[in-house]
Amino acid sequence: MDRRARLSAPQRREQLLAVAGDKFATHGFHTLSMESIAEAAGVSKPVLYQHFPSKRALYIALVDEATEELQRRVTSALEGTTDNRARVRGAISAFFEFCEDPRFRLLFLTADFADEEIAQRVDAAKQGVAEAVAKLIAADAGLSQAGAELLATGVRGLAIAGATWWVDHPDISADDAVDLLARLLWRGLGGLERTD
Amino acid sequence: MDRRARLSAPQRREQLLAVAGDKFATHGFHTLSMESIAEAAGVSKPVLYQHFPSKRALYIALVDEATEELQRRVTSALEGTTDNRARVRGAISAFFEFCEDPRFRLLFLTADFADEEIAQRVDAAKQGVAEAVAKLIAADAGLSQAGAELLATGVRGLAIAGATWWVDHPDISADDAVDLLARLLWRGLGGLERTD
DNA sequence: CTCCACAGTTACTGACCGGTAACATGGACG
DNA sequence: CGTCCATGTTACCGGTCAGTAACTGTGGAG
Repeated sequence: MDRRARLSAPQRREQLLAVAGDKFATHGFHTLSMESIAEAAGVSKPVLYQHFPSKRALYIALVDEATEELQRRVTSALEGTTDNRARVRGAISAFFEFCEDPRFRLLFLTADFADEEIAQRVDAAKQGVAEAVAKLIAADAGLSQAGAELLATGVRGLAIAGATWWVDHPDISADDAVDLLARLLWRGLGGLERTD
Repeated sequence: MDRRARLSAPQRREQLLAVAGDKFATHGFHTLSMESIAEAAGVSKPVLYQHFPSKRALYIALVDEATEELQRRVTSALEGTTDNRARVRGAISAFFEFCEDPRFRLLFLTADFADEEIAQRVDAAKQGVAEAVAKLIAADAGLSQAGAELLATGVRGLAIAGATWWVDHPDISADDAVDLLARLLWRGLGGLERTD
């Protein structure tokens, strides 16, 4: 993208969102200055403020965008089939695909949980995913709402941790990794034990 | 603790660590000023700098303390028995107990992953736990080192997510929650399905 | 009693950063 | 070809905060 070009307001807004998303994803909220974002976008600071009223607003816009994207991917994975085993695999796979996206880092790695509002939004996103999973679990196993939510939250945590690990340790293929995790979730660790 | 008391250097150091740990756990790294820590400890700022060369150093000392504590709890849970099913339950239970500790928040909620050094230390801690679990998995199921580590990481993620959820939603007892998660890990989701 | 080592304080600085006011410019359109 | 407005810039402010220099007082050892 040409850094010297004069862009229309919507174009500039999109570009700023993209650049800021990348930067925030790697540097986090506090470590990154508005100046740096502007510089990375080839533009001066006030331009940022023409499109976003504050640093927080910009950041939250990005978080919201990220949560929507995640929500979309996971729900579409869950709705793609009615076979629960396939759903587990699909959902895990969705996380593995999403973790290539800078927005994954934004949500799950560098998000600033010390900030109340940000923490709430990110939590809401995680909660949303967990609830979608919880519904299926509750429907299929005779569990309480709370129990199903707990398990769903655990599943979500496993998926995130697995995907995050895989990003830094691509020792095995994504497919194999997804298979392993899905098998663990479906059959349990007990199923892995050697039956000498 | 009397705020006006003059303390010996080691005592003061311990107190400062405790106070700073609490504060950092709730406010995070960037949101918390050295001034506030000093104030909370009933002392002036330079006293902090008599005991810790910088804010980062103080924070990292706390992170290291937290990782050691976690490591201790998990390994002791794993070594307490040779029955793998009991080990799973014990490890999960260890996380649930640890999550009452402010240091849990420090490590898993408000840790600043944007900071390279901090991220590395926290990751090392998580890695350490995962490796302990991985060893057991690898020994018991015919998996590659990488595969075992991936699964262990997933298990760790599930435990953290479950414990974190439970802190904010104590809708069910800790025992029940641990049981549910342990059962999920051992038997898998498949085992939960209704067999109509 | 005296001295001094160590716990503690006040008051400062230099840097950074979020946010803004005032000014510059380029291009679309009459 | 000139006008006009949205796009963009320079230069600044006010506040916060990590870190420091220089000073104070207190209690225990000799």
